[in-house]
Amino acid sequence: MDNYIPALDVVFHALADPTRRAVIHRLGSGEATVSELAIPHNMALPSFMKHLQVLESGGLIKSHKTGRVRTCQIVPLKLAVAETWISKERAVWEGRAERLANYVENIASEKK
Amino acid sequence: MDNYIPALDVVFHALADPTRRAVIHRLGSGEATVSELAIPHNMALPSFMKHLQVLESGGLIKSHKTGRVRTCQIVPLKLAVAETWISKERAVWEGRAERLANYVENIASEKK
DNA sequence: AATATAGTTATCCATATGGCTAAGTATATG
DNA sequence: CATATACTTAGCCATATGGATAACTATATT
Repeated sequence: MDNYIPALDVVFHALADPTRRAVIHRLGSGEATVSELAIPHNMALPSFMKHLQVLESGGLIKSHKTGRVRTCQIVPLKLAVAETWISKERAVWEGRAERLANYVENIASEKK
Repeated sequence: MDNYIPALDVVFHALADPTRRAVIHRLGSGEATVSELAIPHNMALPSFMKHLQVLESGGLIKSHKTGRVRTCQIVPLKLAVAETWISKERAVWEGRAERLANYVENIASEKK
């Protein structure tokens, strides 16, 4: 638990569900109301709302209500944090792979 | 559920836990045995093993047993799939942001 | 004013998750 | 051979998750 980033628990959990990923994807092409977002999902509204709550409390989306309509939009930051974490991890083992490649290369050239 | 990638359910779920992320991080600096991996985690071994099973069944790590010792290593592919998904989503709304910026810019220049 | 619309709240339910202890198996080591 | 080591398996438990229905609130519409 070296450099534990609590936000990642919540972000990765949010992304672990296909309904929620679909919502993120949909919001990529612009704001949408709760009903609009719900349409493609074969699920009762309260069930769907729970997914929106997971996304919003996790900071991946935000929403505002005008009259009786709630409109949602994406919040870029958290996705970026998740991507950065993965990217850094990959950088580490890619670094290792590179060093290993160099090592193999050195062995090879020493044999000449 | 347009372009639903089932692997992502499993990968993001695996990454949603700090213990599992720590294991991924640790394996970034090379192979390790189950006991070695378990040391930093204040948890009974069977509990810890469950995390390894989540990682392995999700394809994020693999392991082989020699004698009574099981050694684990990272499998790059799944992390890459997860990073790619996020990256593509970001590209979409960054594209939008860019178009919006252009639009605003055009409005501004029309005012000249 | 009456009705339709768009969420929201309150429960409920089955299953999954993340932790535990106790006991078992297989391989080293003394 | 006896014992220690390194997992494994089996079961238990509390809480979280993802779904549902029923009833409610607050705005539009007619």
